[in-house]
Amino acid sequence: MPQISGKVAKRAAGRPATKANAAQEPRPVSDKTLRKALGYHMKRAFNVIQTDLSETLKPLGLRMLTYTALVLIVDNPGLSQSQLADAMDIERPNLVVIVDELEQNELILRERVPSDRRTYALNATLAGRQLYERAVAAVLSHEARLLARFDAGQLEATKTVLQSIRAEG
Amino acid sequence: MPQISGKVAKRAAGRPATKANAAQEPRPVSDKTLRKALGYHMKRAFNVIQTDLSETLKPLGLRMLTYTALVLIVDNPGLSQSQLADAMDIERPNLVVIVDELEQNELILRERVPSDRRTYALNATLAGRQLYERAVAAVLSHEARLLARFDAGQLEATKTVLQSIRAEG
DNA sequence: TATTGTTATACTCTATAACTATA
DNA sequence: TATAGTTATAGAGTATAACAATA
Repeated sequence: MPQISGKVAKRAAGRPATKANAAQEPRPVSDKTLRKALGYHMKRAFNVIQTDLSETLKPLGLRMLTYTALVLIVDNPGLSQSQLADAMDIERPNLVVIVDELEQNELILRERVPSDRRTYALNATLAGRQLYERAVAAVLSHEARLLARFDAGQLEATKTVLQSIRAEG
Repeated sequence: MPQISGKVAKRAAGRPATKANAAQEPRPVSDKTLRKALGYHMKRAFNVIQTDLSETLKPLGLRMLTYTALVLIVDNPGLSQSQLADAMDIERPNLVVIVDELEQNELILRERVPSDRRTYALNATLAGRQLYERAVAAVLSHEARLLARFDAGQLEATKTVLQSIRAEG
């Protein structure tokens, strides 16, 4: 699986479980112990977000990783692959194919830096910047729809906690 | 990478960036656009939680997936592999190796169900139940340490949001 | 026919080691 | 030596297709 599940809700679907079939109906599996950990809820929620994100990006020809890389390149023109790998928290070797893909789709350019001919300066093309606009808008609007039912205070607290967990480690 | 990064903080390490070196110091990469999405914060935070969880489980001989499966088996004695796969939201073929691993470590038993000889009833052994106790305690105490600096209200709001995202999809 | 568990296979993401070309 | 980018490779997680045994 592309780490992002394209899986659809084939969940238990909450069968009515009338008295008639109660006997042979398997009881739903309890995850009460797992639920005690916030990390469990985070994994489950992230799966949902990730699936939604992937489906949002697919029609634009992007994956989560190429989306992230494109956004960082547009926002930080001229950065190097090492800097980008560092920002994305992945190893340099794994970034190569991501940058290759963006370059092949003519969304970015690798340009040699005259002052240090080892490094590439990464810059988005016009097409890359245009796709960036569309992709960012799509991602934010999809997420907004997913989070519509929460109030600002809840979302703010969630963001604070998540950000701070990241910061510490 | 085992999806759980064993990576340590080799992060930018916030160099002082004095006026002297400001010129040749690369500016830190900005992720301001990505930060607008809660999903981005969730991914970053989940990586941290996941790394901590993996390191917590490693000395106990468990991975995240075998831990999850063991907990669900102990909490739901006799469940089938299909039920377990469904609860873990993974495909049945991928559960086989997880159950194999738990069985080889003599933490669980596969027992044929007389009334339906296609299915296995999964049950933990005494060793499995003992490891469950230790693992659950370790996981919860590690997470408590990681979340110590947040107040109950923040954590409650976070849990509410994450749970609800999972529920909807 | 349909379901349970299984095998085989493929794809994505990630990590490490070792290479090259520059510095 | 050390760094930037690359290649090759391996391991973990996940998905689909197809099979045997059983219902």
